[in-house]
Amino acid sequence: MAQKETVERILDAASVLFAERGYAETSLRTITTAAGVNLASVNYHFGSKKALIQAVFARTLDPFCQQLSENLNKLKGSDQVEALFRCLFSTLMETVAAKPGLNQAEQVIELQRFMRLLGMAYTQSQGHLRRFIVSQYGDLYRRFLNLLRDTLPGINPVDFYWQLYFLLGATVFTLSSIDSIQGIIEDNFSEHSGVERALELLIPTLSRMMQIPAVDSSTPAAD
Amino acid sequence: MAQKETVERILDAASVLFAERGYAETSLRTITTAAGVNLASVNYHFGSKKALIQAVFARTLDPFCQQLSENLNKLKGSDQVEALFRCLFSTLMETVAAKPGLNQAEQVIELQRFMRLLGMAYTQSQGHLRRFIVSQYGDLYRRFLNLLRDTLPGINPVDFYWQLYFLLGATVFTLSSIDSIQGIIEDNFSEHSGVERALELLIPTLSRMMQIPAVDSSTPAAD
DNA sequence: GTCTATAACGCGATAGAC
DNA sequence: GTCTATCGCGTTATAGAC
Repeated sequence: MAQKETVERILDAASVLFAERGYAETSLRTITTAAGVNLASVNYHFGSKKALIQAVFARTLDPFCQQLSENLNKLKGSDQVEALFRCLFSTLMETVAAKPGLNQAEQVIELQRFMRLLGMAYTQSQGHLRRFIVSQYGDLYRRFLNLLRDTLPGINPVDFYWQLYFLLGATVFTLSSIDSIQGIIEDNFSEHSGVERALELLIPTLSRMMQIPAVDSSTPAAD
Repeated sequence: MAQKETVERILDAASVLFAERGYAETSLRTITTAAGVNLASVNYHFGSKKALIQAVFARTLDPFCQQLSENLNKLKGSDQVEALFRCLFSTLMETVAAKPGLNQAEQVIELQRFMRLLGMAYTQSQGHLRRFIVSQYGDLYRRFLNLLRDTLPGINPVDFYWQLYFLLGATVFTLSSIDSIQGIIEDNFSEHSGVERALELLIPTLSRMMQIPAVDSSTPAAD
């Protein structure tokens, strides 16, 4: 039974290595060696390196999106910005980080790994991966966006988009680097600061970001 | 005289291609072909691919950091968060974007290119580049950080670091994707939304982000 | 299904003529 | 300072024995 799990071994090794080095910088040789499987097995089981990259993503994103969809259903009626973010991040924690048998430090690493993979899907030139994500998960993304917009009834729709990207960048960047930020903080202040602290700070900060104070006079709103 | 500029031609082509595809994904063959110079000339003029990557960075960061240092001197005495961000971004615009002979659309591309290069220096596994940047420009970075912290006297130092990364992510991510965000906005709202709009939105948003409302009761402060 | 061996190719870097 | 030619290596992918 130590053999049947070849596919899982490859996925495990690949997600770790992709997150550490990026997609282009990680060779199939490195992955198969780390996984303790044969070099040829990636092409046998997945067909190509690109298909492996997509499979790594789907393994995490499928359960996350399914759970998020359910959690959003329960939320219906609520109109708090913070509640939406809280729903998003708690889904992230329960599906991505809180895998059985992981202690808290390992959960952080798991979360960070996924955020790095996600960030690099946009940062690196992996057009096939962006297309894959949009085609597979675009509906849920748009649904979340609409819910978020509905909680901010007075917002200028164009400003909303800009704010949205501010928000996205803050989240992905921070959660991607969470262990190095923790390290800097511990070095400088001899104080541990965990993910839960970061998220408890991030959620109100994102909510504060989205609150546009007053319409700036210079650009009249479109009608 | 069309020859002496080989070094410049290489730097121009390299910064465009690195920003588009990343460092690992861009070969010297691609760069030299785009630049219309010989394959061997990169190794002749720069010594190695790594040295070329660093040179691409230095060409933009040197003037930016020098100008920022001067602009911060003029600012001394002011204690507004917004003034600091405004100084940072106006320096960015005047040294990175506003090169002679560029129209506004070209300036956006120039700015975006630099932000992408900067983001990828951290995202991709380019340890030599991070070390280069820290060693060359670390002093100014720390100086800016201290000024920023001084404008927020009541802030919890640990929270300050987390907020700082939220801020960094929002900025780099947004300015890296500025043309695609503009494209989405124009498709959906038939309304042009330029960088100046994004920056006018970003500056108060970042300032708002940094303002911690009140200490949350649940986590007692370390003494 | 898994292995070894290798094909087919692209890479960074360099030697040496000009 | 610029060229051609090529070395040496690492890559993805595949063919074929087991």
